[in-house]
Amino acid sequence: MNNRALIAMSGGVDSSVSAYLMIQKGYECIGATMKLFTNECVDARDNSCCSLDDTEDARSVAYKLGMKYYLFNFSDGFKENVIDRFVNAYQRCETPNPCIDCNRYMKFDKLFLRAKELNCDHIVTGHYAQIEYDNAKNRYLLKKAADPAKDQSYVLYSLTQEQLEHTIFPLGGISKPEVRKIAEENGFVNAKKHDSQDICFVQNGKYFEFIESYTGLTFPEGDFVDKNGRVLGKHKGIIRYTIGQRKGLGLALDHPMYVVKLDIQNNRVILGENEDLFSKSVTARSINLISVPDMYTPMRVKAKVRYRQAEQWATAVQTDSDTLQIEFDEPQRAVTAGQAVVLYDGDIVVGGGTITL
RNA sequence: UGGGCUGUCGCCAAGCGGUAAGGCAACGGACUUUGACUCCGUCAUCCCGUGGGUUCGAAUCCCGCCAGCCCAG
Repeated sequence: MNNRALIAMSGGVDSSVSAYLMIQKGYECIGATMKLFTNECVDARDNSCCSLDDTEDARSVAYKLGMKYYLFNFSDGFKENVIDRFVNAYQRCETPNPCIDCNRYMKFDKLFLRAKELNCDHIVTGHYAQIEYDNAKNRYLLKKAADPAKDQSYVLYSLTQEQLEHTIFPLGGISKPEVRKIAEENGFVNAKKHDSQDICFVQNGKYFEFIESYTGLTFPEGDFVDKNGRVLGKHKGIIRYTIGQRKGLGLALDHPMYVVKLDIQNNRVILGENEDLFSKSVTARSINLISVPDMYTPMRVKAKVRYRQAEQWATAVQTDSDTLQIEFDEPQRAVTAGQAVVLYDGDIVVGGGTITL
């Protein structure tokens, strides 16, 4: 492998410091930002991982580091692989995680191929996770970040052996404060920039408004009902709700209520108590396995069904080429279709998939 | 136009003469490369349907009125 690396630079501190660290290590680095959507389609905004204004920051850092820098227009691919999937999932009453799709289809696919075209054998991102080659297993392993507070291995479970072989995460072994310190020492414009959050292509945080304007569809009001079908009130459109949700229901009962189920057939949202939200089994499709070639023999793992959640003990087994069945030791709250379940063996990501119900 | 009950923040609801609990909702913030959850904070400052009265002092007692509900017609 050559020592040329393509650095995916979002404009944030993390990818900027990643670029710096790669140069320190002696790699020949090229900076690249993916233009993922157009101004006409989506307004630029702050605090997202890849808003249009951020390209200025990325360019600034690349210039400061003396790197070549490219801006790639990937808006077509982003629309097809991330936005459309996102919108379609909501229309099926699932709750998608677009960041995972963006990693899977954009950063480690479209951008990965572009790196190859530029004769770069390595692709680098600012993710907090670690990659290691296991000689015994003859496989590349994806592992949690050294800084547990920032670990992002969850959103990377879809990486294949080939992708892992060519990927470098320079931040996997260091903490966020250290990253900010390096950025400050080097005078990066984004040293104090707020961490990214929210969906990058949705302005003002109201994803349901985005979906309505993007599709031109309207999602009509319907009934909030309890488990017995008793009508409790009116909801404002079924795509605005996800399993386990409490806020925004606008219902003043004597105790809090949560979304327990979405009944797309009847355009109803079923509400219940917190206790009604727990379940032990999870089925996952579109799976990807990393630390093992297959899992037809049940395996004890720790697993999580959402990004910010402590891992929980479970037993997982592969039931066909694209399906995993996970049985948790303890019931889990608000297992939601469309989200990802990721399996861990200690610090090692075993694999994961998309939750289906 | 006979009798009974009720009337406190958007909703529910404590309070029973001593100077307005709490829950829900809402709003703001923290957390967060998804949606949620969670956590923190704010939320009736001459006021408790309304007008009088008693009292040092009332949302709390008394009287009138208004509104709603119920039972009788």
